[in-house]
Amino acid sequence: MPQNKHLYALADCNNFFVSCERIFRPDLRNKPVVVLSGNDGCVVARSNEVKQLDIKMGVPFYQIQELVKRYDIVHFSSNFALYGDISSRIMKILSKYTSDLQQYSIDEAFIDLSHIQSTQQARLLCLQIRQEILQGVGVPVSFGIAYTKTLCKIASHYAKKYAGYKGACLIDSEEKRLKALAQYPLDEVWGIGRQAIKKLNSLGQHSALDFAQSNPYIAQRLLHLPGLNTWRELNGEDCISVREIPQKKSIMRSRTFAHGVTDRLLIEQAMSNFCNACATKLRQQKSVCKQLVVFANTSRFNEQKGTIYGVITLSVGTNDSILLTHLTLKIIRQQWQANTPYKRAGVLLTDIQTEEGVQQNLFEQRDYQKERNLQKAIDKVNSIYGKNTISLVPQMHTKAIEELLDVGKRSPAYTTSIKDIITLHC
DNA sequence: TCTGGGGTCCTAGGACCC
DNA sequence: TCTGGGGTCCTAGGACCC
Repeated sequence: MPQNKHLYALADCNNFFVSCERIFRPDLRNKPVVVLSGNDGCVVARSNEVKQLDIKMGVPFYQIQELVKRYDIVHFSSNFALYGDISSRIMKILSKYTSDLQQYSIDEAFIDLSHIQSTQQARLLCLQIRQEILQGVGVPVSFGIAYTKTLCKIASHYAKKYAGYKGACLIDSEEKRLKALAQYPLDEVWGIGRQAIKKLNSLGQHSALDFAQSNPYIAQRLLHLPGLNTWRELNGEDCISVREIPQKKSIMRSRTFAHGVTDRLLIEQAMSNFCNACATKLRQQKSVCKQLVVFANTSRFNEQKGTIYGVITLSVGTNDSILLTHLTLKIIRQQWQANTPYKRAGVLLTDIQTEEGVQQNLFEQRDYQKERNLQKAIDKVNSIYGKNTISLVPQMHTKAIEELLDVGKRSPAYTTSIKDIITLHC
């Protein structure tokens, strides 16, 4: 192995949401399955059988109704309680094999395998981890192993595509790198998006190799720093770091409603829920925010336009549900336009800091200790008796939210809710 | 009729300063 | 009439990811 070089493996779950659903529905193996976004709007996960039908990621569900009937495609509303729990089990297994795990998304993580003697041994280790996850959790995982994260992505793609790799593909030589890049479509390269591909195609670049062998100054001029970094990574220079997930820079909760909402009280209730969810998350990670952004919009497909947008910068960082909800409702009431069908709304907390470093404002006459104790008591009750056992007055009950959001085909929360636990009939 | 949600990073441009 | 230049900080918006 070259000195001073890191060797990474990307662990990437196959068709993750679909695989999670199949753990508890083994009858759906080898059958076409999709998982849908909120309001059952778009396809966000597809089984291999569905991919073969040329149904694209992100396509609106109503547009494929005919195919759904013809091929008997099974569909689920998304169930993040389940996916999050399965994800953390997989991450726990991965972390046994490295001191440096960088979780990139709910279904992907990079692990540093520089400590392994040879690249071949690293591949064997990945095959072993793959087997452990398959047996222990029930989700198939593909591994891409290389000296840069962008090349790992490409390797994991080949690991999925060709059965011969058995789930772990290694790019560890110049020869393999060139071969892999030559066969890889440029628009599938990590970091090359829709705008970039237009520019690069017009220069006659179509494969990852075309781009990697092009002039880096042109890459930088057209695609700026992120594009140049992608160019470097394709050429074997390790320069993209992935932030650890727990230290979030912002926390957002937002929803697109099943129908435009003209009732201010309904929006206020939904926003109170968002505030509470964001603030609870802040408290869980022992941090506070100093900025609150509140927004609501009409549909981008609707002629009638309306926008609510407000930013509040706080003099003292907070994670208090009551205060954040109060400020949010104030903005809503100030900017509310009657007879406007708001379709999407949300709350964003930014400027996040750790709880310990909070600077108190000498001129404010508030009893922070009292407020914190009240929140602590509420959190404790909710953690024992279930989410929203105690909620703020404007918050909405779960059932009302589900009506507003239309989440009909969600699978049970098998692993996180005692009432949904699986029953065996012998 | 029906078109997701939650993030990150980077850049351009305005405000402000000396 | 002529109207600098370099620096910092902040924010909005673009692009990208899964």
